[in-house]
Amino acid sequence: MAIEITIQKLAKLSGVSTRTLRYYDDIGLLKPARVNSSSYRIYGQAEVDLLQQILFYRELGFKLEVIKEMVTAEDFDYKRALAEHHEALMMKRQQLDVMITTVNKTIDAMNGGVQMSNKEKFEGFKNNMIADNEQQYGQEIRLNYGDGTVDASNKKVQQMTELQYEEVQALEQEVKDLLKLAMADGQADSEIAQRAADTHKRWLMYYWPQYSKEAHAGLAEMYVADERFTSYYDIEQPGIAKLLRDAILIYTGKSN
Amino acid sequence: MAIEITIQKLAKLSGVSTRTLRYYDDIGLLKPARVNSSSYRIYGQAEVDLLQQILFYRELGFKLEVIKEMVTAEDFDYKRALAEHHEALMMKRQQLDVMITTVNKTIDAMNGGVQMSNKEKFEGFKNNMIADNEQQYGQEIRLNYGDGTVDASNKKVQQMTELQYEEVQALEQEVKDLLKLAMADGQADSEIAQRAADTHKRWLMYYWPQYSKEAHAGLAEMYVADERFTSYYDIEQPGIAKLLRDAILIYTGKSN
DNA sequence: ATATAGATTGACGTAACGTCAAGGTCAACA
DNA sequence: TGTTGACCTTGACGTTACGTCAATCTATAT
Repeated sequence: MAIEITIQKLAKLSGVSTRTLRYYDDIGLLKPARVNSSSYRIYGQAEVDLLQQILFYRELGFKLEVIKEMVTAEDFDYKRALAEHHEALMMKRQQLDVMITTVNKTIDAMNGGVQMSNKEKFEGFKNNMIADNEQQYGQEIRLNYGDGTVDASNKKVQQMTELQYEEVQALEQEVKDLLKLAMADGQADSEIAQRAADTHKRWLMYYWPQYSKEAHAGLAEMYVADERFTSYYDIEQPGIAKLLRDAILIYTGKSN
Repeated sequence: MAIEITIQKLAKLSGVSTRTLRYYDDIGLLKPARVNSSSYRIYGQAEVDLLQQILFYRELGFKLEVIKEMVTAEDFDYKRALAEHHEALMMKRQQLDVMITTVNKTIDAMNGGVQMSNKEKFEGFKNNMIADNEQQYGQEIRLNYGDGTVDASNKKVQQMTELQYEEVQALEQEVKDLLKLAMADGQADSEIAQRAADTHKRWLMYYWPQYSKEAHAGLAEMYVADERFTSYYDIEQPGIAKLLRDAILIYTGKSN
């Protein structure tokens, strides 16, 4: 006959805690098949199966409330939900990427011996925060919406665009910073130089439809062969373009 | 003399809410310089500076408790904290990547799939994914070094499935083909050129979490403004990059 | 004098449980 | 039969970083 399992058995079976199962009962996500005379929760095969689905979607990062809809609503629009969820995940990753980039830069700044005072460190931030504070005290703060170039109709889009822009800028700066550090010993296979190549790739992928090692290596050659590119990097310090090329060649395995 | 600002001024100045400032006071993260006779919080220059540091680290994703240590402890080990934090962020991203991959696979399964019951669907997922994941993570990742072949790492980085990857490549080829055709008369507002722009958008949406006209137009400008990108498209025929840019500007309504 | 803006301290809500706490239930063993 | 230990139950508080009222007091402008 039908299987009947208690809460702990189900917990061990599925790898979640009994607390979780009680919680799912509370919020109506997964009710036991029945309760016995002592109010013990008894689960059957159907509940085991349902729990599998629930845990599957939980792993995808869906909220329990959404999962509840999924498994109860008869005509749930999975495609739309998945598409939206995908978008949300991509955004999260975008934000994470910005954080990671900034953390990297901060680490580099600390290691690079560019001893910045706390004050200097936060200069940039500060400028954003208090522009001409003396004048602005007491009067209303007006926000800068630019000259209508930004489509304000969708705040979410706006934020994303800004984030993307920020990340591109950050990546480009990171490449330059790393290269400057790598110039210390000039070794293209140093860890720093290789990180520069990797960051350069990440930056590149914002613009290039398909990344390929060949194209990346080809571009690297151009950095040295074509004066227009060379000057772009060498303007701060001669030899940077060449170092970047060599680093990329090693990175892409095209160095020979 | 020293500046004295109330809670709301500081809030507007720094872009956080007054609630946040009160909360920071509560948890001892940022105490006002003093309170006046009516218990109003009064902040000075030192607090403004401190808040900047706090917000800087908050943007990096640090928890407030850690930030509190940072700004209070005299001998805080920033390097270690940053390294650990970096580690944690990378793990988060890893988890996100797995989620994104799985969501993509699920979408694929639903699109390509016959009508399945929820149960069947789930079974299918489970099996497919286990197999797939074993392939993906169970064994070492082998990269394609063959000449002319596209590096598989791009696919990996974008967490795409085979299906999606093929679609992206098809779109990219289509953009190029359409552009070549459009070069016949070189009109950016021709139907063909506009179709190229539209295809370019569809392609783009595989890479960007959010499409926005502004970002699209911005990217188009880059294609021409920065020689490093121009070469990607112009390599087959000079003028293609510019045509694409103009087409996109018209497409996005940013042409003037 | 009064309207309005701005300040204060509570206090509840959030997501998905972890972690006790106090107290019933069941099978087994002395 | 009594007891022990494993297992069950229902609370209820803690977590993170605030958002959002609510009730009440203070400051400023007309």
